[in-house]
Amino acid sequence: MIMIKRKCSSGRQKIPIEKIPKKSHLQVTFSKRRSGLFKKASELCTLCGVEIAIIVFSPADKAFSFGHPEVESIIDSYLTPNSSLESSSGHQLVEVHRNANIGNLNMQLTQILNQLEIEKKQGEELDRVWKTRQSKFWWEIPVPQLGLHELQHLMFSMEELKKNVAKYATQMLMDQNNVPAPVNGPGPAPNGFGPFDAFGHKPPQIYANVNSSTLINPSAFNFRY
Amino acid sequence: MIMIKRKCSSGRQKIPIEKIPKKSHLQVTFSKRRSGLFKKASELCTLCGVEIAIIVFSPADKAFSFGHPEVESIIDSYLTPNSSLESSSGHQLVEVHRNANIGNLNMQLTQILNQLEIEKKQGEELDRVWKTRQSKFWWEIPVPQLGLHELQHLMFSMEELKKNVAKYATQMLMDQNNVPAPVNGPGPAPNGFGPFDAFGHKPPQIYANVNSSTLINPSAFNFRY
DNA sequence: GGCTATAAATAACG
DNA sequence: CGTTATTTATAGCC
Repeated sequence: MIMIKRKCSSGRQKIPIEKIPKKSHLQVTFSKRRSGLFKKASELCTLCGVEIAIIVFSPADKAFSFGHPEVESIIDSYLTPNSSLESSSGHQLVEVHRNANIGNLNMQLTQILNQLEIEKKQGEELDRVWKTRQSKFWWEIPVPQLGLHELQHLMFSMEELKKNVAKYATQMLMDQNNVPAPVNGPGPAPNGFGPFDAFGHKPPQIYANVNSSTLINPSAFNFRY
Repeated sequence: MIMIKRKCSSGRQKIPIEKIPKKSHLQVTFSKRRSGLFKKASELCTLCGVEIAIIVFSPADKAFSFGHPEVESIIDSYLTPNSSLESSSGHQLVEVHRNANIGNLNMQLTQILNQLEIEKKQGEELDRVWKTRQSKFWWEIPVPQLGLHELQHLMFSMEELKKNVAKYATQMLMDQNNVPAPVNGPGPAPNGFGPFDAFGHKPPQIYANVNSSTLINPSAFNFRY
């Protein structure tokens, strides 16, 4: 607009990138910078025609999200990487490593391969108990026949299962990649979940934490390039 | 730094926020702005001590992500909203609406409530067939006893189940919130998954798309405030 | 990938 | 939440 008064503000001051101590100040900064971040994201979407999802938890632990076209679908794409394992670009090192891991797993795999058959049969059995007649496998449960409570129960179950799988997947990779590692038996891994290796994401040694030139402190944030 | 030559660059030019037509140019802009976005995110993390996850799919559909502390755990928190349904701030309207939905569901719910018991029993049965003795419920499957194939199968199953649930959850809400809606039977909903309403996220009329003051074109992006 | 001039974001204040 | 003085991000080049 038009400047009527001059030199009436000290203007923007440089601030160190450290945790802001003053709480009210922090709240203001959070709001402004969150808006800025979302604006930048929207511009990137428009300029480049790409999909972006952002999830931010406020200092008060309230969830803010930005998504184009939709947070959930982007998360879905992220959690379900396109299974074209042989991509064209320079992922060969990744592939080699993954194949190596598979090779190392072969013993275990052979040892329990027959369980897969049992698994399928049990799937069909569960299917039967789930009282549906047309579904062939256990994940095709008759969702329409379930009510809210059932759905919530199912959700919780899946979350638990996911955590379980992630935990043991991490454990398994640790066990075979290093020294036998402090195994706590089948108990909870002491180091949280870890990456969902069994889901095809971030095998520990495959994707390095890349710091984007001099931009960001590499020790504190996780990237995937 | 020190300027040795002056006026040797045209400097930054204003560009319209529209899709960049020139492809090479677009690639450069994407890289630069993605770096900038991630830097902003990291600064917001540090300044305000908050958790952020960003997922970006490049024009070539490659996934880039930023997360502090970790993309997966933040996604987890986002998809599993803290079940303290009675929060302090002004979520009352949300609560009212949610309760209304629950009320509407009550008929269905009562009609099939007994299935919950059956569900539990079947869980235990599945547990038995999964050959574990200490686990009490079906989601506590003995992951350590599974091999890579089994885990991958499990992953796929869960993904299918998730899609299944999301699909029918959307359908269910549509059916009860509006006119009977074009029901395609139990077939795939024509409009993709839709939000995972049954999971406690984004009931259609509850969270409005809020445009952050004049910052972002409100019609194209999805926020949750 | 680096440089520079300029546009845009934002810290401090009202 | 609006203004202003600055810092920061980045478009156009090499």
